[in-house]
Amino acid sequence: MPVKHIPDIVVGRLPQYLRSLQRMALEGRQVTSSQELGERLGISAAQIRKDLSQFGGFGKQGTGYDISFLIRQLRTILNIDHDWDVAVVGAGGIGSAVARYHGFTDRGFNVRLIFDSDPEKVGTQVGEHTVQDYAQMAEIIEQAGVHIAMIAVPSADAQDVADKLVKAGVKAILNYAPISLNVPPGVYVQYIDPSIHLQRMTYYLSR
Amino acid sequence: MPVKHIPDIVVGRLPQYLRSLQRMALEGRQVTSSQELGERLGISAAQIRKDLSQFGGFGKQGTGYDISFLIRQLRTILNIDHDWDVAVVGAGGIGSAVARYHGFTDRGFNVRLIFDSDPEKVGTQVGEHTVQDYAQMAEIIEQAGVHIAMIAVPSADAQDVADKLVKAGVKAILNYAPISLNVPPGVYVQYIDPSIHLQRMTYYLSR
DNA sequence: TAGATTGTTAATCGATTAACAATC
DNA sequence: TAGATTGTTAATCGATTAACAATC
Repeated sequence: MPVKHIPDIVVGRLPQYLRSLQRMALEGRQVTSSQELGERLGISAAQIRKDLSQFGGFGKQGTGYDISFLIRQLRTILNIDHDWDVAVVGAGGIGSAVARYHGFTDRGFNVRLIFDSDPEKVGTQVGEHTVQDYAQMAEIIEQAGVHIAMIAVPSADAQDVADKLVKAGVKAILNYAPISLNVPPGVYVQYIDPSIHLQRMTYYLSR
Repeated sequence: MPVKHIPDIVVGRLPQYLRSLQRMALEGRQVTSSQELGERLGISAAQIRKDLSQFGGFGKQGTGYDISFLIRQLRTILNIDHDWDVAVVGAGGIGSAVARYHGFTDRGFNVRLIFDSDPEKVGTQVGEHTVQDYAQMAEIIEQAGVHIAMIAVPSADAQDVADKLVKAGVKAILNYAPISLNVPPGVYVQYIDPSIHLQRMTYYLSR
């Protein structure tokens, strides 16, 4: 497989392809085409073919793509052919909801740990998990070999949490706090901030 | 103000500028520069100047940008100089967390309504809100003149909810269900799917 | 075979960056 | 004034699309 430099914007589309394909598989479908996939996602067929062909020829001329084969290929490319353990930091509303959420399981992730610094919360149950003390976080995460974490703490604490996570060996952070994080090279951060998405839409709305 | 066609990618950066500026204001800062803003966000100074200048000359040569002035301008551009009422559909983990979240208030949004179809949940309290019956949703939303909604229901129900919302006059949907929605032109959808963000990072991780 | 759809190239389109005159 | 930083232009860079030969 010719591993060139894949543009980040292409990498960002692969999970979308995967999600649609998994949905099709769930619907009992066997085969799809770049055109059909494109219609579902609002992406041009040419773009989907070009993106996929960067990683190899996964389709058949005249036929299209075998859905379960393509799912397997994408899972391998995205490094989710085996599940990742995930830690959640913050057992407030968002952190608890995310820790209880069952939608990660078939997408390559398993929440294993949840931490909070509030003594009232430490020891309580969130879904299947027991909230552990933030003071022990670094040690526990390092010991468990967890490399992915979600931050769901107040903005004021988010950078400190990120620093601790990085020291503990975390390489990927999904940040629910509405603030930009500084991390060293080799550590990846993604952001979820609903207000940003809403503001992106209100631009187009009139009153 | 010369209103050209602004590329969507530019519109998508404006909320990020606004968020950083609001944070700077909170820190007591008065003035900033395209360079400083760029460093905080990982965006080039030239790009920030170019983006902002699409809407007018907001800065002063030699000085930079007045933070609170630029905040006001951006809020006007993004249509959040007045708050928007928001409805939440689904009072499960995510829906409840979002409805209780206080972080929307100073970003231009107020959650006013929350709905669920589960009779066990209807009538219960979620933060300051009473869960209302999904069966009355369309009527209540239309009556209240709410134009923005968040969908936090199982994937299987999300499209039906979206259809009902559109009929009730909703123009902007933030969808937490991991599925693509079909909506008519003039209705905007944004997606929040943590798995997609995580997969985007695992591509770069090795085991 | 005939029809369909891929993989890939070349052309187009759009976004980012570099550079600098204007000016506070 | 001298130093700093904007707004804007032109050049570069990269991404998307159109088109079609290859082929299932």
